[in-house]
Amino acid sequence: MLDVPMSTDAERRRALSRPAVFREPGALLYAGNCSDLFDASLAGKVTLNAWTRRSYPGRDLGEALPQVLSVGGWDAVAPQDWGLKLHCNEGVKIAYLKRGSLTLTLDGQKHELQAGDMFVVRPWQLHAFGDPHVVASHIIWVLFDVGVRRPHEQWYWPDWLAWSDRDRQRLTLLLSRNEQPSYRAGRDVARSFSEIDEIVSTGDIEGEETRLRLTISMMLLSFMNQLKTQGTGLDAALTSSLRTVRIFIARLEHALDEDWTLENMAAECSLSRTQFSQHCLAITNMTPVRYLQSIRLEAAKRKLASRSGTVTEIAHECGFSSSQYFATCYKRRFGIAPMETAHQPYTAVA
Amino acid sequence: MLDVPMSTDAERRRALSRPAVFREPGALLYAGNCSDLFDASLAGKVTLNAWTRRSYPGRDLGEALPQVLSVGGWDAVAPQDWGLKLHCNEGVKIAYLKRGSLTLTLDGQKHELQAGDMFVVRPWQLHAFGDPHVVASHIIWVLFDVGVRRPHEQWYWPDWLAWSDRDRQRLTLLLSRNEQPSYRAGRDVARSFSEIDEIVSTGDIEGEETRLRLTISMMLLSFMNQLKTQGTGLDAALTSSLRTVRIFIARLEHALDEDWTLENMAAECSLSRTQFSQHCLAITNMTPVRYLQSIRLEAAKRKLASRSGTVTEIAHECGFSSSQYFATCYKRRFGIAPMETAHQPYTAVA
DNA sequence: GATACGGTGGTAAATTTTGAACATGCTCGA
DNA sequence: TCGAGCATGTTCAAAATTTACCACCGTATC
Repeated sequence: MLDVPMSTDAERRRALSRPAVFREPGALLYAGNCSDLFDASLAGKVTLNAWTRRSYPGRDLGEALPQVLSVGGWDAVAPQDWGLKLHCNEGVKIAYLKRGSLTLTLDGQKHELQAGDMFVVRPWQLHAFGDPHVVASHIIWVLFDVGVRRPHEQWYWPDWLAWSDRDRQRLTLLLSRNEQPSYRAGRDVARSFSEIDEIVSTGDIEGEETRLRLTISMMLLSFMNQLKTQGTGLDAALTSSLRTVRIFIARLEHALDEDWTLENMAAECSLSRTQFSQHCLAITNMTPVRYLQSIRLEAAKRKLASRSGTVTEIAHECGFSSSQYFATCYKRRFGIAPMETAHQPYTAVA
Repeated sequence: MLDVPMSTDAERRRALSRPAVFREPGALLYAGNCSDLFDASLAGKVTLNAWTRRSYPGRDLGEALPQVLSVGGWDAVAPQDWGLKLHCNEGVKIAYLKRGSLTLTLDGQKHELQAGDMFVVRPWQLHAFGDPHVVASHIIWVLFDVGVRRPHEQWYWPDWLAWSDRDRQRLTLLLSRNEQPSYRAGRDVARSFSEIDEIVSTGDIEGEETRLRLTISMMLLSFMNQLKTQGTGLDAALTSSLRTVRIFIARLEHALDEDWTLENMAAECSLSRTQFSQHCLAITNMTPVRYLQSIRLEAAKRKLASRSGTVTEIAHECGFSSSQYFATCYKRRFGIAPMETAHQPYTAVA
């Protein structure tokens, strides 16, 4: 059990002013290893929206939000060809999976997170994202430098949280000994994270610093209250309509040749277009028609590689009414024409 | 136009440490005159939920929330027999009318506020509530001591807002020269005020200080953004269903003898029970059946005083199926039995 | 293949309903 | 007048729909 002594301002300043350590890529506790994510964002495979300092990828925070190392998130609208291998951060990471799904490895244990889950990674705790690659997902995080340069040191929260001392200590206690790998985010936490994401992706650092401060502060408070009152994670039970959509989506790949429209699919689940779209987004991080096309193209690629048949035939089987349009989409997705795939062995998602 | 110079900490401390002035009841700028409200709350006519310091009525804030003179609100579930006469506060009041309606007199001008309106009263600005008495209403406010001991002095906001200097100055500018008497509150402002009310009415000062700080801070930020972007008040246009309920309620007093139930009335407006209840609350600050009974009793009182007829007859005309039950309710509402009123001239609401 | 255009898809916000938990109030009998 | 008891009313959050607007896809045409 970690205790949280009171400390002087001087001690606090000293802790925070020390340089970050363990920064050599070879070291066991190598701090930060986001290069795969960064490269992918440069290549346009994933959208990275983050405000950061030190070596973390994103727009520089400058003087704003002291002690925040990184705030923002990634939005991957398609399966990716990278993952974040085992690594650790010098700060405490508080994160929320807004959409899609994600495999989190923590303390050597794999956990399948779903949209609406949130989790904490403590300073110097080894973790990885992806199995091994990341699938379509939208995740938002805040990474705080709490002055911990070696594991098990004391935590210091930023001044601008404007919290009472008592609440600061409670927060440290709850976070430093959180046992569960993940929690279901409540309404307030979810809203705060979404607002953080919105601020970071649309606002400018100077004009929105106050709002971002308050939103982060509020998120932490809701987060803490949830840990305190809930302790144990809520049932990951799904609402019935979400379950319906989940089942529908699982079956969809066996009925690719039907003449689906958004209207169609929603009606099949007896839901409104909006509701159906939302659930589909939550599950796949793709909008319905986009997801449909994505699995149609995957199926087409598989068929092209595994058996003979004209491109037009296969296009029709997979629900494309025009072989020309099929070729256009195919090329945009995989970079090569359908004809070329027909003569090569099948390889998993590029 | 007021300008907002930068100031030193020393100046700021000096401004805030001066004692409040103009406190003699005779003075033109007599600061604070809430005794009518306080008396009414002691008499149980109105629910007063407020955390305060100095002489303002409510639970003592102690060390918490420096520079807040009063935070909270009143909830009057029936028409009142008091109002707040012309007076002024030494702080800046930011307020929101959650339910019901309210007559605000500001700079000698009367304004009819409706549920969802918000307004600002600057330090030393003369204002009054009620015309002359307050009707059923639920109002929430925050009263800040911004260090203004005489009109036109500089404003200082509390440290715990944790705002950037730039935003503090913008806030002062916008509030100190707000011209409109009232604004329509946006979603965020409304939510923040409701949360403030909830914290003050259910939480304890020690345990909820952090949340209250953040919520007030957030409310101010949303408020400021609305003043900045909106400037001019949004149309007080009502949603069609709210208008429907308004009309229904206006007609209700001419059909008191019908056999109304919640179900009935909602169906008459073709709305769900919930929706109907919400709108009724917003308009009257009373729930449907409670409001119905309130106007039934008013009508009965009027009839009893103005003409002859048995109590039972009048009770039936006003929708009471049992004269015994009528008598019970009548006595609870007015303190006297129906028979007694029958022999006295009619007087307006007690 | 390129291009224009009409319809379909995407999204956010406001509105509304549902449903369950809880409180209260009306009726009836003593 | 006074209590039970059971129906009705109240409240809240979560789910779902509606509405309106914008963007972009996919078809037809060249």
